[in-house]
Amino acid sequence: MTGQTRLSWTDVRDEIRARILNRTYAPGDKLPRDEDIALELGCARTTVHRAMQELSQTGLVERKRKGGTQVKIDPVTRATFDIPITRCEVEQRGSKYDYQLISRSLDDTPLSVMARFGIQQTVQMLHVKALHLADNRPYIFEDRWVDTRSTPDILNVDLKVESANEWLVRNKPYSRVDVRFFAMNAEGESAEHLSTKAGDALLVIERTTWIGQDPITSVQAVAAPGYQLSAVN
Amino acid sequence: MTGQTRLSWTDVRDEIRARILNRTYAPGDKLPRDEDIALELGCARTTVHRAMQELSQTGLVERKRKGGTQVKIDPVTRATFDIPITRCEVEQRGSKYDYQLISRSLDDTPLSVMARFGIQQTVQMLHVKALHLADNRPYIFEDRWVDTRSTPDILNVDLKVESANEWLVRNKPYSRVDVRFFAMNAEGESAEHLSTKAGDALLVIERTTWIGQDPITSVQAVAAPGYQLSAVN
DNA sequence: AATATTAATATGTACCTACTTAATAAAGTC
DNA sequence: GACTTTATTAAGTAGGTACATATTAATATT
Repeated sequence: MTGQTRLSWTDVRDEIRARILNRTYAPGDKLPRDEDIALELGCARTTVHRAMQELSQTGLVERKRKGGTQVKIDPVTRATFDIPITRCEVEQRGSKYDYQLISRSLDDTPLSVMARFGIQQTVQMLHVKALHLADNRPYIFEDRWVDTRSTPDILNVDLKVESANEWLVRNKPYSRVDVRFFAMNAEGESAEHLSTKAGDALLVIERTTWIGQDPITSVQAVAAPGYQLSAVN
Repeated sequence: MTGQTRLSWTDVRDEIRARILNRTYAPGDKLPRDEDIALELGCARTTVHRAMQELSQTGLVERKRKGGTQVKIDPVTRATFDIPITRCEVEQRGSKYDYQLISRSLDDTPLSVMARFGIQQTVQMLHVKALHLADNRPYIFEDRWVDTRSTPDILNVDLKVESANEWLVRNKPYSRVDVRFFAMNAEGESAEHLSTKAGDALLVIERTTWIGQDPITSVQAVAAPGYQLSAVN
């Protein structure tokens, strides 16, 4: 007897999603009107609407006023990744976390960093290199630039004790973030600090943040060999 | 005079988010009750609730019945990536798409593939290798296993014409997907097909899908050197 | 026939009411 | 004092009404 309580919007979402997955509604098909689905399932239109909002947001369907709802023709796989504070990530794995400051200096931004921020002129920024360790083994090597115009307080932080990663995420809100992943060969510095041999393939997580139009920080987090990033859910 | 129309739930969401970003509500803080926020902003509780649902889903706040709403202490950066059909991805960049089937055979699953699917016994699966090209240059090399028990129809598809990537996404719904990224060094086959030299760092996108408990397909998509994956938004 | 106007339609949204559920605090019982 | 029971609280949800908005279709106008 599943004659339980009435349908919640999550139930409706799951039902519609199931129908899309089993091709009751195939890619490109037009779905019935919200009102008709509501009638069929025995719930209110608002409930169907809430379900559809979710499906639309996750890219499974497309909705247009008056035009109705359509199953996306080329469904994209949408994957979400959580990028936590490195310390939390390490501790979550049940490993001991350690942190070492490698260098800290005020340098002129190179072209590559200017490009990441989308700025035209060279400016001086705080350039920080640091190593995160898990169980005494190198875990992530980070090469970071911090804009001291938007974030002057960083200059008073003792980065030997608290990582810029942690301090920034806790103390500096951002309004925009760009995240990208790519692979690079270990060389010189990264190979040395990650205790790996030059040439090894390493995963790089590059994050750049702004507050309004102003750059905050841009970091390349180079993970030790074998690092895998897996999607939530 | 912005005395425009009344607040929509997206306005409320943006307002609350702004307050979190500017530390009106700091990490760890408890927010006022939905009802009080509604009162303050001059809208209904349902409107605040809808806004909070979104903020909760994106990981900015945590909500508990009776416990109220709290700003997350360690905010994680949450990044979403769209992984489209490779053809669409190439065409979106304005490049010419081409596709080559490299090999197609029924092979016993190696341990690594069994691990990805979470199965214990070796079975025969369709093993497909193929190359996607953009403007006549290698773009992605894919090494794919397809379970012919859940997906027998794949055996009748002419994979010289239509890529397994495309056929599967269009014709085979899945209920669960695992996505992970990592870096690997080009070697033998991947180096050859991607026309790069052995040792180059390559980004690998590994996707495994199931329908219910049954494996469908697992693919390692090895991208050509220089490939970057960037988050939407 | 081409254009402008109007009507119809399906989704988008807000608000209010009523009720449910989970977590916490308070009161009562042994 | 330790335990159980009860009440309270704040989020979670559904439903209905009313109206807004965008898009298409139908109609009228030139």
